[in-house]
Amino acid sequence: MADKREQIATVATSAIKTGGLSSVSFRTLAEEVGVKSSSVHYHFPTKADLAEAVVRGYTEDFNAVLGKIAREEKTLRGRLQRLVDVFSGVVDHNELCLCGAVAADAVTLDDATRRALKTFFRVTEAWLVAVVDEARTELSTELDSDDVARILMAGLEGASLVDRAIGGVDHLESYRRLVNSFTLGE
Amino acid sequence: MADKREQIATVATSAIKTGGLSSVSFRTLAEEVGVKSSSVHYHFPTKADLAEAVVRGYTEDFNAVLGKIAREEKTLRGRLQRLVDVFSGVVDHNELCLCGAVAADAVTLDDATRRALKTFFRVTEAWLVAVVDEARTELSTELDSDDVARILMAGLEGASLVDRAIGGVDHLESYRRLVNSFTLGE
DNA sequence: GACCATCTATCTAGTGATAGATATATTGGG
DNA sequence: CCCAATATATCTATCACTAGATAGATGGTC
Repeated sequence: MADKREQIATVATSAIKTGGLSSVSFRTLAEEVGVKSSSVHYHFPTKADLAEAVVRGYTEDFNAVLGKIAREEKTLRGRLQRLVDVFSGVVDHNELCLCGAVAADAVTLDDATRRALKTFFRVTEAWLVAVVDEARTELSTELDSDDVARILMAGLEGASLVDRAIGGVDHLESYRRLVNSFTLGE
Repeated sequence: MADKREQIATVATSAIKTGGLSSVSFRTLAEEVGVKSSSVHYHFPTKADLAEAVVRGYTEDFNAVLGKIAREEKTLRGRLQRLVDVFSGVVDHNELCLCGAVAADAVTLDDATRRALKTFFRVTEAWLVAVVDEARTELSTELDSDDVARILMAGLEGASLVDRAIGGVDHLESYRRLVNSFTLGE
């Protein structure tokens, strides 16, 4: 109840993951939080401000999850499988990765939001590169770590997009097997 | 000038590839074609009708392109690289695969459009499976052809989404190298 | 004369955004 | 310690605009 600004951002994040940026209006957002639309404008003057803030917040949260995965899983395969789990869970709730959803509206974004989006992918792929480089002996592909990171990132975004649209998790499951073919394990 | 219906569908297709379904209105569409919005409604009573028709048309056109690729390229690697080229060309024009763009608005779609979308992915992946199965000796992965098809399809959709949003073609280039690692060739 | 395609005109319901009033802390000076 | 000034957060009310959709008139063609 306390920090209305955060509350608005949280509700907006969840709405965007489900219906994209264009599905979120200041009015519906306000109603869900229990304030008037002008109050939403107070915290986020324009929709661009809201989008940028939400992308930045999501980047932080997502990185906290990546950190947790690295702490809990010790093998490369385990870590990558857990990343697949994250996307799988999102699709189970009929959502997308927030940044994937926002990326779909790329043409309508202002520069600041586009930069924030770029940061999300840069940061997340940097985590993947680090994870792969730390365990080169567990790697069973000739592709370098940059390529592996980009392939998994783009692939998981795309698999979520497609699977949610047509129902099921077939594509994400194929990525699960790709992860296995990229890594050594019993 | 002749077939207005087709002309409307063509303009709508191009607009959706750039800005998504929600960016297309009956008014803007009408203006670009040179008619009134009520005329667009005459050919496509509701937006759902328009969406479904456009997805069906795109599925046909896309399959014509796949047919052309299979006729012109004889190796598995050549064929898959040409598929990457298709997505690369789309991103160069700041567009997405139409069905990827529509998939982003999944929650707002009616059943008929969702089915049409499903058909697109089913048909396209069936082509990929056939192409892979026809050339098993050129394949250098333990993954089966269904997985290869889904990985490439979802991956190319996702790489387009991400690359267009952040600028460049880094992710598509990584998929180019994934195709190389999946296939034998000099 | 019937049919197809297009038009004019309009409806209701939303959009993002702003101005200006109001209430509720928070704070600094005497 | 209290009061006035300030800042913060919310409200009411409204603007100009766009959305999808529909009814009914008009024109051309077979």
